[in-house]
Amino acid sequence: MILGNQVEWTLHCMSVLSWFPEDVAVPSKLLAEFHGVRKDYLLKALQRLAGAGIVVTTTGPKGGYRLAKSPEEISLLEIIEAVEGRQSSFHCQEIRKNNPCNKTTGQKSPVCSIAAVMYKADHAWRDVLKKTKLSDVIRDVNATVPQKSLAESKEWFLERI
Amino acid sequence: MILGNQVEWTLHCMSVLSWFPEDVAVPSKLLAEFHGVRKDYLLKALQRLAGAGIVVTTTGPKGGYRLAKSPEEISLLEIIEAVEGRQSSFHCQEIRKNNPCNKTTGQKSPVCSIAAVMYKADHAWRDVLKKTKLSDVIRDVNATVPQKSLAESKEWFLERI
DNA sequence: GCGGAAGTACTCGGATACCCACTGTCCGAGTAGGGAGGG
DNA sequence: CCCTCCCTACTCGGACAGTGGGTATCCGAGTACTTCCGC
Repeated sequence: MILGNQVEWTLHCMSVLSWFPEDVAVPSKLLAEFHGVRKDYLLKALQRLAGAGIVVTTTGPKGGYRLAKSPEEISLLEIIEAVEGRQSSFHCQEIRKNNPCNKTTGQKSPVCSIAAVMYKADHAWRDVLKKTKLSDVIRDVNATVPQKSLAESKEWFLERI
Repeated sequence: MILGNQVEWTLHCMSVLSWFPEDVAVPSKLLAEFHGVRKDYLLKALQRLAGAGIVVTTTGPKGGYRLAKSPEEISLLEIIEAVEGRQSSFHCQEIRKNNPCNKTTGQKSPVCSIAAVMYKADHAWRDVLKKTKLSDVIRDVNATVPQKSLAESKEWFLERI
């Protein structure tokens, strides 16, 4: 029940991408260097985002990634599901069907009480992430990180693109 | 972000254990056979429950497992954390500290906005499981499973213990 | 001086090894019940 | 007939292999800029 590192990397990268206008593409090399992570592995995560239609890519010089939608339209759940997959955290194997006393084999079977609770918990987790948009994160970052630091970081990218 | 099979197995076993009075110990062999799972591997999960003080064990003939507390005092979160560990689903690696423009190395550092959302989601997940007690699951099972089937299952255990 | 074409360097993308943790299995330590023997 | 002792069988507990997914890496395909050459 642990998320991979790619999730954190990806979320930070999405935050960075939101700094730049639509005609600027940020290469993965810079994103990796800025965050101090391996470029090749980060690339795999960004590929999945591209496959999910969250970012768009451009190849060649001056190429890179940019947001495909406005931050208000991108929920954190979208990002995380694109990277980690959409399957629920709990997968019911229906072991209650193995009960030797169970004669109702294959009849109508409502969701088992245990699975129901697990799904409810999973839904609560997803609900928080679904309601939180990328724009919410950006707003919070702007409120907590000094403007000077943000401007310097933005400049760091612009002078290298 | 996927829970292991042991979680489902363990929850079903806890439900079964709640059927019997305090002086009856249910051996892992029967629990495994009843649910159609491997005995040895289920044993490992039950060991962790014992280590967490959720069940108590008795060795030797007529030995086995029984609940250490009443179902009202056992939350699903306890059970799951005993099996899967207590660490959060999201582990912040603080990659923002790798920002080459970041001069504030080692100063006061509030939780990063991204990690805050992830922790919030993790908390929502845990909160559902924490508020759901084993007794709630048992009540729901009694309401959905035919009483005849429950009695037969209980009898299946008693005639083998 | 200008236009076009070739070369170059930079980007992403897919295919390929590595490694840890979940999964699955085995044997040994300990105990409680049952049975046999003696009083 | 009853008590005691020993034995057996059953339980849990920890230690030991196997395997799949996340992790890390490499090389190839494609493109836009740059530069050089010809007009």
